[in-house]
Amino acid sequence: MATTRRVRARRGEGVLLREEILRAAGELLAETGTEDALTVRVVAVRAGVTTPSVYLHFAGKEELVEAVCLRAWDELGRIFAESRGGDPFLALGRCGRAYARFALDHPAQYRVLMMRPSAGPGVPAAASAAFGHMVAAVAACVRAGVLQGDPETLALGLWSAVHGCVSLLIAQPSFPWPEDREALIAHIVHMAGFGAALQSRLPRALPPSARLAAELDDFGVRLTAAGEQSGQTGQCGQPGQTDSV
Amino acid sequence: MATTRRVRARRGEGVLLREEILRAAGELLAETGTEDALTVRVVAVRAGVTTPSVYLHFAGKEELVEAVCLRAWDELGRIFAESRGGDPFLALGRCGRAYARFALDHPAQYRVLMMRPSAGPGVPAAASAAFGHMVAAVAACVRAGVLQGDPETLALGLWSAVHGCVSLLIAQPSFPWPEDREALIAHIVHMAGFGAALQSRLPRALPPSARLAAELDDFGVRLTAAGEQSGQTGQCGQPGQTDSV
DNA sequence: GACGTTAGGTTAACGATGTCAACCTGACTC
DNA sequence: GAGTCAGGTTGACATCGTTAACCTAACGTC
Repeated sequence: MATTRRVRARRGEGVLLREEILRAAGELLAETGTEDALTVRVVAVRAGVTTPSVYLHFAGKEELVEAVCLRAWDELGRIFAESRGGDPFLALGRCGRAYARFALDHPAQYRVLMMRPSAGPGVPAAASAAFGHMVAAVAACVRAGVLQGDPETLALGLWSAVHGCVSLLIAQPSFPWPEDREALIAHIVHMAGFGAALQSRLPRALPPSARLAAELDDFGVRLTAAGEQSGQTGQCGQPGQTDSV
Repeated sequence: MATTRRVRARRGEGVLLREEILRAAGELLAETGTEDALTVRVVAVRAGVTTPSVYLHFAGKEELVEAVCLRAWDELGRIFAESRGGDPFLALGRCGRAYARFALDHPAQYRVLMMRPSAGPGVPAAASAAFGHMVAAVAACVRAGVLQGDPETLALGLWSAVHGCVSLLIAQPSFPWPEDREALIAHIVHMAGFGAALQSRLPRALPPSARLAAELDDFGVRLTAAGEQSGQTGQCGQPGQTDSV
């Protein structure tokens, strides 16, 4: 297909082609915005090489796509590093919003690495990196006493909330989202952070529904309807709790 | 491929084949667990018909797959209906957990409809149905005074949290999840519900960091480190708030 | 400088997939 | 019984991921 053959790399420099393939695939992904456009043939042509040559450097298409998308993850590490510092709770919020911005800035890569069945049996690098950063930010809050409980469990909650929001934004672009996405994300980060901060302070010994009632009573918050008498705490519920249903 | 031709349906009963194709595809999806196994040819053979016949009833593969997966969504409506009733905040929690259970019970269908770029320009039916149920449960809480604010915005937060958790569970099965998934989901529903309940009660007029500080002060919660003096409220942060970074 | 070795590619082909144009045919209408 | 058309089939096309077999220029060796 190519008019001229590729000038063969010198011995030991075959890795150069790998780099060139990754660059070509990355460009293609950026231009088209979807991984479906990443066919082995097109990538090969773009790298100035024949199709089977791709298999000299990647075991298969899946590995190629994964490698391409993983490149964006370096940026995530940098972003999280920049978000650290200062008040740990504020930093946690910055990390959450930065994570969301990162995902929305690289929707195709995020979709490939986080929203598709992971191929290999090992823990996927992208997910464990993202989660690792989250845990670090949460652990700082725990050390500071802002959050209480297992950092990993807390981080899973925050990660779920932020990932849920951006993954819906990415996968459902035609959903009637509010215009201000930034505000939506801030809202959700706020909700998650606030929920985590207060949830962990519930006295675990109490039965859950009583727990929430007592806690909110301490907080001066009524969970009953505005017009009802507020002396009854038994009618207050807690959404995370398994009850009759 | 089939040894005998299909007995042709009577006039006006061509829809019977559509139903048969959907059934065959549904079985295949249930057996294999992945939509990649849903090839037009295999579905056709299984329905006892030749490949192009599928195109008499579905515009393309995408439409077929979507139709198959949408069948599970009827169950979601039923599940949400069962979760209603009683204390609205408790019901909201039941809905969240039921939603998560539904997603984990139909991972392939959930992945296809919620974790892939939606094809058509119209609002995808699956997402709007799921969100609609969420909004209904939240709106009941708002009417009861348990939650405050825009039901749709609040529902987006809860939906994000639950969807985020289950979509990660589905897409990253090799991640080191805690053994008790049910507990994880309950934790996240709890976090989201608690966060939404308290977040909406923050006096919006105050600048956010002062808001959180004042609110938590009312609640008797210290966001500073355990060892620090607690008179200073200015050092408290709020994760959803945009600040210097 | 000739030689064998081998890394770095190419050529040609396979099987599977989604999709379509053209054709067939039996059920129904009149 | 002729005509029509819904309900399907035949056969084929382009494209995809992947592989086997082959070629050849670069290098170490003598």
